[in-house]
Amino acid sequence: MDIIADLGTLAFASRLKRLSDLGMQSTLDIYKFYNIDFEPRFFPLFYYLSQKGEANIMEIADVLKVTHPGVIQIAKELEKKGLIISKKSAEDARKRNLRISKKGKNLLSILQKIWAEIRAMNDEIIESREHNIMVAIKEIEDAWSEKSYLNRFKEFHKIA
Amino acid sequence: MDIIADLGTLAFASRLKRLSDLGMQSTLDIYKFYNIDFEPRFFPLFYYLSQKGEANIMEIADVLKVTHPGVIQIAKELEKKGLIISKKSAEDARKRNLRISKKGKNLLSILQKIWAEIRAMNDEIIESREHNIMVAIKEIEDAWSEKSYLNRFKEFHKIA
DNA sequence: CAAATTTGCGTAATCACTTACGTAATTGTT
DNA sequence: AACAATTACGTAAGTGATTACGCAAATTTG
Repeated sequence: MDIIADLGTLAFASRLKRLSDLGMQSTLDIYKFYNIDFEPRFFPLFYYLSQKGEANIMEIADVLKVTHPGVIQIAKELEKKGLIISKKSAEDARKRNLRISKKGKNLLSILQKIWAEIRAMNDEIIESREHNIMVAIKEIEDAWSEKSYLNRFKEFHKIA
Repeated sequence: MDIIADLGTLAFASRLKRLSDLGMQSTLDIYKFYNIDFEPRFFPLFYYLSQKGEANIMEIADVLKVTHPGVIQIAKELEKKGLIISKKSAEDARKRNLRISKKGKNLLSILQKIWAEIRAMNDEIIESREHNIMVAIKEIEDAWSEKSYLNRFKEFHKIA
């Protein structure tokens, strides 16, 4: 018996968290399998830098929708591993720009292959289902951003 | 531009986490709206006790699929608020049984009404969609539990 | 039934984030 | 230009979970 599952939409958030944790762990297992010194939580920042080339702390925080201390912390770890390089911006001395290092680029080319494989497998699992979870997530995201959950709740139950 | 969303199934776990966090926060907003001193993270434990009547630490950890120190911590907070009571088991002196207190039962009757309202609204949002996220989650959970992600990965890519 | 193993619980340390706050650089205002 | 407001970043402290570890009670085993 899975009490969380039995609760239906009431334990919706708990259920999502559980699945997310499992997904993160699974990705870590794959990195370990390939003996790659990389963590799933580095992914969004590292990937963004791979696309953008260079970016400062606040920009990254905004784009990835995390707090700036969070970015600083991950950047510190990536820099310690020699995967990224940071330098004060020439135009604005308050800003610190991050970019992927030579060593980081080497790792990136390996990671890109693995990411492509992961993506292909995920796509296959997900798209073969009748209820596509990526579409479903998008729908919920849209529903919630369109109107805050609390406001929706008030309206739904006709609360003044 | 939402880089996480653009990554498709690659940022699947990040996406789930984001939605989960948002869901938790939204539920908290509703408790606050009703001036109720209760947190979303108490929900699984408190709800389980409301169904089971009495349960020990390890049993709860197993059922809710969290670690036992996690249960201890939440139990400590609920006990401090006077919502639950704990007592050493008579049959097995190693065990500590938890149950909802008188005060907890009063709160429970209020919470149950709110939970029913939340559930009704969630059901309406979710079931009106073409792609039902609860079904989709279940499918992914099943796919992953049937075969570990890493093993599936190895097979998918025909890795020895 | 004594010794070894297992089980249940508690605490400490750690982790990955967040919020809160301070400082320095830039921009806006008059 | 002076001063106020804003912006970018860094650090410290807090949060909510985890892993690691140890002790005591119960159970298994020879």
